[in-house]
Amino acid sequence: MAPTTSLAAKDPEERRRRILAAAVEVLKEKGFAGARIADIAAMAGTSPALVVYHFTTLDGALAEALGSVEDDFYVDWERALPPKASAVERLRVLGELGCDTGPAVGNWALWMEVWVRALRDGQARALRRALDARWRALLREVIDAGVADGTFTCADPQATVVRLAALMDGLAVQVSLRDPDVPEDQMTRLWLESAAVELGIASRQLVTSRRRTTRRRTS
Amino acid sequence: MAPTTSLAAKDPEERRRRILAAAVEVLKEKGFAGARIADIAAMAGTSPALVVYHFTTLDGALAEALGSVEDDFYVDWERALPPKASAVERLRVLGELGCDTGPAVGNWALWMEVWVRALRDGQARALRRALDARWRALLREVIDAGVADGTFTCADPQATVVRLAALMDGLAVQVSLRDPDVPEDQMTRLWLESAAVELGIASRQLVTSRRRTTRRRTS
DNA sequence: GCTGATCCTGAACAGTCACTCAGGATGTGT
DNA sequence: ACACATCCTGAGTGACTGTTCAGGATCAGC
Repeated sequence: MAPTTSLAAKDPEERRRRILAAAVEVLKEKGFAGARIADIAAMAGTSPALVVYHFTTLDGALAEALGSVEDDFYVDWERALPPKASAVERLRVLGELGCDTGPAVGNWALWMEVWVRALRDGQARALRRALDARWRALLREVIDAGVADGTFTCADPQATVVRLAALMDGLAVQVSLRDPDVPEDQMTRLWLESAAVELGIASRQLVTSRRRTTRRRTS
Repeated sequence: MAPTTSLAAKDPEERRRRILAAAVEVLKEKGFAGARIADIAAMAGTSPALVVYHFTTLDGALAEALGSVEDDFYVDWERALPPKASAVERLRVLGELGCDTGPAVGNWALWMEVWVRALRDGQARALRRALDARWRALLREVIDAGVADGTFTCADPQATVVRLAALMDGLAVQVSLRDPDVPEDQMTRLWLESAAVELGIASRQLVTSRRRTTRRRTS
């Protein structure tokens, strides 16, 4: 259907997607409290009225923007995790994925916004819950696999998962706020060391000095 | 001077303090984004104009409210930490203090608000930095003391402090958001277990089953 | 009891901003 | 060409809310 639309900018669908992307951008820059319809329209290069036309309401636009971010996260995880690698390798990938301090630092800021919004808004709470549960499930899977094949030793996997997930959140806060005591290039190391201790392996196995500057999460 | 002012509600100073307390309350209930001058005035039982009269501006009132919360924190810490107790004992007090899930859960929510605000506001960032630095210094002090007298074993105290502080932040987020995977009555245990591992002691020494429901932080 | 400063208030003012609306442009099917 | 639906916009509009202001109450000093 209508494959001849070569002028991408004029395709309504494309336009809508641009507005959505603009909403994500504005959310990262100004946060929930500071996001304005006018900002989104300006960022997308259209009129404020069009934003409302497509999303009915500002909250609607922001909510759908968050949804798209959620989808991106899942895609990233799926793509980054090698399904047949060793438990140690997959654990390291998880660490680097979560601690991604490349262009994705803005993602953590967005994450913090969601936390605060979730204090009062049910939808945000559900979103956070879903993404967090998914992340913890991923971590749990890797840990269980490692325990099963004998590489990990873990008395209480549930507690370990909760702690490692919480630790990552906490570290991300410090890094996002550019705390001088928590340099961002140390975040991955700090987390992996904790993971090593929790799982009874030598941290040397996890923390490689080879700093390959992986750039994931394009958004 | 003027000790005859028995009608406390009519004393201007007292009135000002009430408004400040109301501002803190509103901040906890509605957050930065939702706090209105009218809310503060209503909570304090006065007119919106009086709020402006005393604090010039809404942001000013909220800022001073945060400052008062900061002061309260310091007072609480000072009061709760027995200066001559053993390192283990003091560490446990720190854990219970930070993980306080009594009436202070609202404090953590406020804390999260500050984080998000600190993403864009310099003053909030400075406040967070100060309080966090102070907290970490406290933790560091206890750890150093324990290492000095041989009860703790810690290769990298700096990293341990950062990790334990971050872990507490992360756990607090889950608890504040009432994550079903992180029941609030487990938070203290989870943190103390990590502390025990980090410092090379048996977690039995830290995690006592005697759940004395300590109620600190009156605010 | 007069005076001046401080404390307090109701009523307006002014700015911001989400959302509406009437109508123009664009494209599609016939 | 024509009709019709979809897409899009500029110009409002109405609600909310921070802040101002003119003046009233209260009180201390004299």
